[in-house]
Amino acid sequence: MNIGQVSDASGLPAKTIRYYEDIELVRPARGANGYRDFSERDVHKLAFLARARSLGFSIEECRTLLSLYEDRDRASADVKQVATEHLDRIARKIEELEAMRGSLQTLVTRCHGDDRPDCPILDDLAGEKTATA
Amino acid sequence: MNIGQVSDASGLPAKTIRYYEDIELVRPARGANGYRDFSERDVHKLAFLARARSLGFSIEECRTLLSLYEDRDRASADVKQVATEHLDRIARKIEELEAMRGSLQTLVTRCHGDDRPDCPILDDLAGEKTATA
DNA sequence: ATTGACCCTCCAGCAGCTGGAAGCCCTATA
DNA sequence: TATAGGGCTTCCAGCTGCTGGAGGGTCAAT
Repeated sequence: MNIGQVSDASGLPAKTIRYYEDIELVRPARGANGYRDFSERDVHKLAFLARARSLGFSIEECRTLLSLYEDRDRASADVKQVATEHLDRIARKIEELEAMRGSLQTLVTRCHGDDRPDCPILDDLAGEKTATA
Repeated sequence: MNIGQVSDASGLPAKTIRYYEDIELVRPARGANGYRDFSERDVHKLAFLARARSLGFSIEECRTLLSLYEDRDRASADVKQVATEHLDRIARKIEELEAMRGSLQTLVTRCHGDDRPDCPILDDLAGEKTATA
């Protein structure tokens, strides 16, 4: 299977697939013409990676998950730990973004947004005390 | 004012301040010894940047905000627009992360996490149909 | 004079791709 | 058989926003 078809099948851009080969997440065979020749197994791996990436796992986590996936003697606890840590990171990130959203929302609401220069958003950024009312 | 003091005053690492000079967000003067010599105005700018960055604005947005800040004839509508677009981006990012969290949470809950190999998380990543029950 | 804390520049690297150049290969059609 | 197009190859550079480190100058105090 050529890279273009694999790209279609896995949803990953060809460039990304080459990159994944580069960092040794996948090791496709090569045809006589030098083209990559992907097996079903390779395609399956790439789909696995695409899904894991879409859930936000880092490349290194993907590597770990993939090796656990291929290890018949794995303990599900190991998988769960990777996922749980990632879940915590996501939760922290959401909190961080919600804090930003809160502050920004307040400022945006207070800014009348017309052609005059006075602006609570800039006042806040400049560290000026802003009226709470 | 030397970079170390400015770092303390603005909360930005010295490295970051040098970087900001590099990309021309600030243009401190130079002393005879080659040291950067920051004015009050520079320090103020850097504090502005630190605050804007902490609200998640990109460097280029910061540049825009800074120039609006320094423009006495600005329209607050322009500021508001930058902030509103950023707010939308944050909201979209939060949604994305919440979707990830939702999926992951389900999988983690379903995984018993013991020393046996069967694992709904890996099943999902591998694209296998998982039991909904 | 020496010590130690500060400052300088420049280069490299992080994540995870993505774009582009230069060039080979394969297939179909005229 | 020549040619046109698409797909494939490699390699290098660049994106964001810093951060670390090497190698070296400067300053203030002892």
